[in-house]
Amino acid sequence: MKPSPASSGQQDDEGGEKRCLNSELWHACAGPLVCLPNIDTRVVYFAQGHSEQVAASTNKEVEGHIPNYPSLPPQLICQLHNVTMHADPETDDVYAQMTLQPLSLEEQKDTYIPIDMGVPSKQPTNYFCKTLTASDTSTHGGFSVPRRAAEKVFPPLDFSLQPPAQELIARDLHEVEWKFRHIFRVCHMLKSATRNNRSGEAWRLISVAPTKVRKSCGLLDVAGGGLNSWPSKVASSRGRQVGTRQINGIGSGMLEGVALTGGNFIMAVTKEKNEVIVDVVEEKNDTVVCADNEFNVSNVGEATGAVSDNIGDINVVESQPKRHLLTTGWSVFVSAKRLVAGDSVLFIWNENNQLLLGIRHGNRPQTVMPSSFLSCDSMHIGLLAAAAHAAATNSRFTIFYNPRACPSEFVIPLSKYIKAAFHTRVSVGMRFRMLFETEESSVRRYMGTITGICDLDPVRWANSHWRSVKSPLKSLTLRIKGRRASLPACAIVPSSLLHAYDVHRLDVGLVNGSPPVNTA
Amino acid sequence: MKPSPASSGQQDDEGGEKRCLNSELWHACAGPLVCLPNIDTRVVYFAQGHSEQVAASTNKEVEGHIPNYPSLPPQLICQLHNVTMHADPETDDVYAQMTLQPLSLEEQKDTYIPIDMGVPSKQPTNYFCKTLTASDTSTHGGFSVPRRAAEKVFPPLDFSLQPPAQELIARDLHEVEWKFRHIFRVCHMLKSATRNNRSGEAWRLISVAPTKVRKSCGLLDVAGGGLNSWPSKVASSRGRQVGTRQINGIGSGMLEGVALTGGNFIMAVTKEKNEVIVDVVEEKNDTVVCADNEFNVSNVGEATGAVSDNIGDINVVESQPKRHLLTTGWSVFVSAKRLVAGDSVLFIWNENNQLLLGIRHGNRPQTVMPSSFLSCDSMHIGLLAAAAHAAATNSRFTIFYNPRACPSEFVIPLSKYIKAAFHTRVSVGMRFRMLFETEESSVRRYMGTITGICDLDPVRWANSHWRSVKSPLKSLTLRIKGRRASLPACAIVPSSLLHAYDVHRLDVGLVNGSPPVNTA
DNA sequence: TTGTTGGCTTTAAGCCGACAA
DNA sequence: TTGTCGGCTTAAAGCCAACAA
Repeated sequence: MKPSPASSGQQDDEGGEKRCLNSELWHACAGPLVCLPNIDTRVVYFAQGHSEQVAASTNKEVEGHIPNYPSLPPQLICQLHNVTMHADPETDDVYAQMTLQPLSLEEQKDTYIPIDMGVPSKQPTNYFCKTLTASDTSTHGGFSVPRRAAEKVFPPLDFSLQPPAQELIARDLHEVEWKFRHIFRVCHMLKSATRNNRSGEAWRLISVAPTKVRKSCGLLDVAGGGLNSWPSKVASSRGRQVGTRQINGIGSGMLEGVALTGGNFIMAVTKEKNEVIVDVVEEKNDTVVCADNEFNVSNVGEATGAVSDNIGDINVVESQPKRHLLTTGWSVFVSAKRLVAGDSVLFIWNENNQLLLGIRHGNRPQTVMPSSFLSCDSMHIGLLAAAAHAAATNSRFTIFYNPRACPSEFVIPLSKYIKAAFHTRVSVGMRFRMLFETEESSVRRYMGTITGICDLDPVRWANSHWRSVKSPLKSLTLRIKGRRASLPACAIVPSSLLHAYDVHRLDVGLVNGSPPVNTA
Repeated sequence: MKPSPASSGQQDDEGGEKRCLNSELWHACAGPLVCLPNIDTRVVYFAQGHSEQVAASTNKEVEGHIPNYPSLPPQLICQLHNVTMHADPETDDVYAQMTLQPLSLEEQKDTYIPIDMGVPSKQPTNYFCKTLTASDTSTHGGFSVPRRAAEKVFPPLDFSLQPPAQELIARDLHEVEWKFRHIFRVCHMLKSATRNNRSGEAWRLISVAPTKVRKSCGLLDVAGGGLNSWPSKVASSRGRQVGTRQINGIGSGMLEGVALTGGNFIMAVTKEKNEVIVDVVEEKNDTVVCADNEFNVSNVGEATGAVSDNIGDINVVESQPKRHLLTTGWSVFVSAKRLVAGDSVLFIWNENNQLLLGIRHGNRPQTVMPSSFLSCDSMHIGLLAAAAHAAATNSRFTIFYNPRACPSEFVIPLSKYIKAAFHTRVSVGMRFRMLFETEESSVRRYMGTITGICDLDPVRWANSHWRSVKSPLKSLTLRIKGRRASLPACAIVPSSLLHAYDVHRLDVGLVNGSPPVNTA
């Protein structure tokens, strides 16, 4: 089963995919806190933040020799002409392309600024996200679907089928279709059995593997089939010669009247506690017949009965728990996307009854090596020079925003910026609220306190609001989630304003409804 | 067998590998025509060419909005402070990193220019390069080593072994070791046999597959083993019941005195042309015994004899041709490097008796998508602004040169540039010589005629020598090699000077020894 | 409820030889 | 000499069930 690429590598001007990506899926992959500014609105562009993204993407800080660009202010007010969503064809990492045009001073004088906080990240309602386990990503098996997730997101199964199964077709960000076999595994078990004639004997039903039957001459080895702890002398109730935990001549019609096939059962019964009687069991209408004994059976399977269980009606074992699984097709997806344990997958059932499929990479160190043709310094210069040139000429320029690689969003709605930077008296000691994204892509809140307000880089970027608010948030993520650092993302008010320690990405909103507490 | 990465992903400042790559292997991968300028010499940097490389790497031309950089001349004379060789960790594509420092006008006045044509591309003497076939890259088999290549490059095999085999350990550009089983396949054949007693009968030796023996009950099916065109009635010379092209009871000692195992042979002999006598053959000291008949055999294998061959000494078939193969380990390498048919591999046996291994990708369309974090326009601006800033401040800047992605080299020794641009009277009608790289990485010559001399981009780059010489070379590569476009590369005089149509990359040298023919 | 493990089946990978270009 | 293919062997992938957390 191979993926069928619908749009194979078609690329447009700036290297993204030709068609617009599914917005719902894009936002689900980006996370619940990522929001994009609206087209044809005014935004603030932080070149510092853009520089941070390049540094994060290349794993390298600037080394100096960066020219100054006097025409480029720390906050560049722009008209946002276009926003398109993209995904890296190699890694599926989501990113957005924005076309910005710096506003002239005259244009900025147009003080009508509609209240616009950007596109709220519409997380889909009918979806689930699961962090992959070692079992999910190993080649040994498939994908274990959390039960509630499967019932909520996947189409209902026809439970009259044995086993209940269907083919799921899910499309990823690149419109590639992936097919999965979805089954609801039912373990056939001997739920209840009634044994009439004998008593005082332990017994066991052993299912016969088809391969053992096919080797239609020789021995049928039942050692390891559940009889290891039983007496070693084995006999057949029908008088056939039986060896030590081996039954000679099983199959090929050698047991009279019984054609043994795969799926049949061997009944083993202890005889006076030092010998085991073995015989073939026939299954007829929920009844198994073993020699002269009948068992009423529903959901026949391997089962055991203790010595004391053998009189009258016996309820042997409970039915095994059922579960939802993706089997065929899953490993192809895992290897194609190079998923490892710790990465996440998310399934969306959208309003058009389509199944969408996205991935999020875990916090493993990205060994991205994107520039074998342009030096990091040149890239840093390039983004600054491009923005400066655009600012000087009021011409358009294009940037990429990679929400999951970028420490903080660096293009934010103008009204959001004005509200946070000017309409809020930010001061030392003030408490604030943060939003975090947990591993399950839900949102958690956290409270912090502002400890300082100053320029992050007073030399190059004087009077910048970029990360001008400081707060010590030591090992914050450890309190949120025990195992690994979560990836907080953007939300109501730009995290650009906060320079917090020990936290990669977070977001700040002043505490709702409570007046700022100023201890300074 | 897994690769053992010696230096796993260690990266230095600009994203390359930490240690210096093997120069010999780097040059072999780059091709015979690629040469690098020497460290601490003067070079000419063509920003136009650098821009072409970015355009080729991103598959996108600049779209305008590129600022002018008056401080950046078309030819920027620089001191070359450093050249390091690198390889893309994902694709193994080779590239070079250079640190350049523009020279001030005063420094340029130092007219002492040593004759320096750059590092001649020292192609290794003991190496071979092979373009992979479909069989080489399929999972069905290994790598067929051309015989002369194996004899020249690989260590000699011990031909006393059966089969002659050794383990080869080759290091790639990243110092990762790859292990391959190298065998010289010897097909065991019945080369000569003497049959004494019978005559007038066709016969055939059939080797017995171990699996057929292991299924130690049932039938041995010899249909398809070479007897399909023989009479269908089969009998055993020892009187055992024999069916239609099946021998009952073979194995398990059922044929007296003969323990049939894998590797034994069945002798089939026609009897009166409508029946086949089948028996087990014992092998003793180069002699096979079949019933009462003896055959003197060397290199026993499957063989056939016609009816007329049966009297006296028989030379039945010629020995099958032998060949060198890489088996175990090869497919791991192919999948790790994502090689496909059309790509090339090259093996070098260097002076330290080490085996080096490099790859070259074929001409398939590179779907590289390197920029999901910086727009192409910003990259173009970045390279220009970085060079312009360095030119204005006489400070160092860093560039990457990717010889196999780049149309022409854009950093060339100053003396080479001066010789080509000023000491040679280039004129319309002049004939010139070009060097091309063929698929087998050898060099071919081609002659051309100059048809024009003018600026390629008179607006932005006036008075530039970059591609100022024009020549119509229609479908040149088709004449060189029939199947696909070859990848010509650099040589004696910079291809930067030539703007040839229909040719991706080529190189120009004025015809040696012959005076330029000027028809203008 | 679900992560992991063992047993067995099925599929793919991989080695050898054959044959033809 | 070497590219490709069929047959057989070996190794990996993959399905089912068991069991425990």
